[in-house]
Amino acid sequence: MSAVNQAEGDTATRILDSAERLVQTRGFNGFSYADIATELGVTKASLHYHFASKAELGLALIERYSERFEGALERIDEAGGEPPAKLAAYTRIFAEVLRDGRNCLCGMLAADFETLSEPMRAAVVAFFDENEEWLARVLADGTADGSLQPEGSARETAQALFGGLEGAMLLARPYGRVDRFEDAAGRLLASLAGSRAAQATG
Amino acid sequence: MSAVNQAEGDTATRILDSAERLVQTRGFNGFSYADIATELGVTKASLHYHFASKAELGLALIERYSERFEGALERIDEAGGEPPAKLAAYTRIFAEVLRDGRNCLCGMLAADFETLSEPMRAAVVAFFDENEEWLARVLADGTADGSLQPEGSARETAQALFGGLEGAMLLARPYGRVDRFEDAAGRLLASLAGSRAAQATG
DNA sequence: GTCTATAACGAGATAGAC
DNA sequence: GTCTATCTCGTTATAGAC
Repeated sequence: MSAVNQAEGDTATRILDSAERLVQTRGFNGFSYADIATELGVTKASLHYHFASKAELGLALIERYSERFEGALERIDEAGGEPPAKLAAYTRIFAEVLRDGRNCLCGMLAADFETLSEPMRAAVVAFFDENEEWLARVLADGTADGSLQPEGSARETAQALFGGLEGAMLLARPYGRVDRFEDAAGRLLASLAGSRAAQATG
Repeated sequence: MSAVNQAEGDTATRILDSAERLVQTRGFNGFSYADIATELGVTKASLHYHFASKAELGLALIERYSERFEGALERIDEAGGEPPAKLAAYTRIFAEVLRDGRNCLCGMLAADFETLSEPMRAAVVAFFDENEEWLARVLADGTADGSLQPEGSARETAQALFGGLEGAMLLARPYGRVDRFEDAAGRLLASLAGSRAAQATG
């Protein structure tokens, strides 16, 4: 199992796994319950037993994705590397998603935003906020220990970094080139380089 | 009329205007012929007379958008400003689109990419290529006259800049904050600052 | 918890009158 | 060039048997 991608399990989990991949590849309005049912070999009615509506399924999708992401960020923190290494590890999460042929779940949902239910919208924005807060904290730590030298506030830099990564993912898929993302991520991290430590983009 | 947004005209043009706004706000799979027909006060059958299929309509949409964009880029070139001013003018095109509550047409279609027809996919990638080529040319000019100091090749920098702008647009809409885009765009341009000229982010 | 069956509606698309 | 009418299929969702 990868850091944030799918796992095996009971029916509800398998439904989420299938739907997650569909949203990450086709968008929230680019798939139907029939697609999931066919893939899992069950009926649409069975899906509705687990997730009464598509909006409920969508919300569950974002919540699970956010929890997994939070877990991945905690593991990076617990690994205890320096701020530049943490940022490099962060970009590898996205590279892994891309290598699986997918985009960030919430990056896709940002495009579909206007068509989403209110609970889904709030959950998407919460995901972005959590990511930017984590990044801002790492940037602040790096500024304090001299390993990073962001221009401007940590929060502003975190927003620009996160946006840069989401944009690089968005464009990498039409080109079918993960290295397009990796190059852009490497550049973004390099632009934050401090005077004290070397960069690692792995 | 704005640089790249809609205009008035005959029925085909009005269909394109309506569909364009729908794609830019809801995505290609987030609207139907019925939405356009209702907005224009015509029947769906009439739409099919002008654009036989949704894929044909989508292709016409990208082609018109690309032509308008090329026109906007030519006007920037003809205005004869220095490279930093050209980049600032370029970001203002996107800010204008965002202020109208829309995202970049092709940024939205990049998210929907997997669900698009082959001709639409090719047209989306062509749009990206044209933008990156124009940006790379401006970056090369700026490097030559000392007004810009990109790190790495012009082409690589152009890709990162374009991705950064598309990502910033993608995230600005869920937050309903155009200034989120403007801040990110200002940062991106500032990071390219040369030793010779001042920055303008307008 | 999964099934069959079906409702109720919306989608893209076409035929042919005007 | 636009209309009415219709087709066919896909969509979300529900009722009720097993």
